[in-house]
Amino acid sequence: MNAADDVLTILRTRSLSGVLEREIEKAILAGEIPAGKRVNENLLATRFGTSRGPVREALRALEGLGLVELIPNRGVFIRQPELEEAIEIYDVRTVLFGHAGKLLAERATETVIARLRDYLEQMEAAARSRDFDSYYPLNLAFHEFIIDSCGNATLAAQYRGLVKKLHLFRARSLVQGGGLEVSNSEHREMVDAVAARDPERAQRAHAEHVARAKARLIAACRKAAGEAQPQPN
Amino acid sequence: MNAADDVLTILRTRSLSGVLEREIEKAILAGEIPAGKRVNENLLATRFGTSRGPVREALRALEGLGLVELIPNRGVFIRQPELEEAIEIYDVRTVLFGHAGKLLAERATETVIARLRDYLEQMEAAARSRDFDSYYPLNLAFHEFIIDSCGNATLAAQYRGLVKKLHLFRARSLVQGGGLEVSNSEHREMVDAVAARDPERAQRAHAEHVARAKARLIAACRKAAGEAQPQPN
DNA sequence: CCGTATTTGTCCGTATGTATG
DNA sequence: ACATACATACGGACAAATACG
Repeated sequence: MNAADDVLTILRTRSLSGVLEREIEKAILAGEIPAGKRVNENLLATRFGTSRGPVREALRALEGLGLVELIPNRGVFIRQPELEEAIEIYDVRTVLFGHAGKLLAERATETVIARLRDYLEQMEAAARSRDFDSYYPLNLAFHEFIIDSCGNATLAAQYRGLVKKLHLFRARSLVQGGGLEVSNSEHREMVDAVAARDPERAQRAHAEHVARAKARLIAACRKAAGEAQPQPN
Repeated sequence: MNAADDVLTILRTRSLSGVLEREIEKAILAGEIPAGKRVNENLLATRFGTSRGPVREALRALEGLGLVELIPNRGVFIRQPELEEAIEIYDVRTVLFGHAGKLLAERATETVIARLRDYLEQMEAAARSRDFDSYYPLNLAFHEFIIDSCGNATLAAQYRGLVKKLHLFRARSLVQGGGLEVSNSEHREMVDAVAARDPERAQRAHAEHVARAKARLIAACRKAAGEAQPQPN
């Protein structure tokens, strides 16, 4: 069973271009294509068993998502954000996530709050037993749930786009959480603020949670740069 | 001189798909294609004197910008946000513009501040002489300048995308400014806060400026709905 | 600096699916 | 409900530009 068969199976539901868009996006985010390098249209077409038309359309769509860059007569290149852009993205994420927290405090139903608490307990359990493998997806789902529950689909879409772009940042791996306990205490403050129906406090808690991740990233990069090339500047 | 010649003239610089993307976007935002209706690929292709390939690629890109919606085997439709989505967009715009104001207060050079004051004076002059025709583009340029000067290109790109989507909202015309004097007093507070290097105050001023536009839009829509179809709900 | 090979950009033909009488 | 007309979806081929030797 190869990739081409997979695509043919899923077809009938979506247009071929749509399937390719998701598949190529997956391949890019999985790092199958070396970041910064050019992607070959013919290679992708043969890999998925289609012609180049749908591939080109999919790549055009991915350009809109900011995952690739199209240079005329040169080809498409996987975008690779520099530290500066990563900081920019974190900044925007901060305000968006903060606003999501505010909205949540204003409009979350009791069911939503209960589920937030549930996530929190599961994450705390995983943290206690140092079970990082189960903590990471929980953490992801927790943030996804917040964004989806804030009641602003536009905000959610923008936020998701930013997260995808951040995945292309090479030094992303440096900031895989800042300690499970630290992260969890921040999560608890977020949920408490929402449960207390305090929009301002919730906004601050959510924003600072992302801002701290940004700070950790910057610190890690500076440290790595300092160790790698100890040139004063 | 028809559209096809125009395109051929611009060519050589950009790829044909890229040109078509901008041209079609312009046509959509200009309202040449009835909102909500389906766009015909063949028509667009013949109109611009190209084949359907580049047209499809351009439409795919526009889908990513959220201007059109592609339904497989059905065609592409001009997206037409409902009031609910317009409110969502305004909400996100509010936090983004507020953050831009904060960044501006933190990092604007004296040159930037001087230019902000310059815009302000020109707009106040236009307001005094009730010269709406020159006020509107000034107002637009003022906001563009703010977004471009805040030093966060990611934020600027997202903001622009939101503004474009709002152009597709049918009731957009209802909210063409809330009085020149009112708008200008808000502008003055924005610039003063930035000049005072007060990030928090600048954030509040910028955010409230957009939030008031949102409030005016909602009020205008409710009023129009009430007049058109006076059904209690 | 030039020629060749590869890749991108574009066009056209055909099949499949949808809307309409 | 069926047949016809039309639009979209995809594949393949040609031309142009770029990259490499």
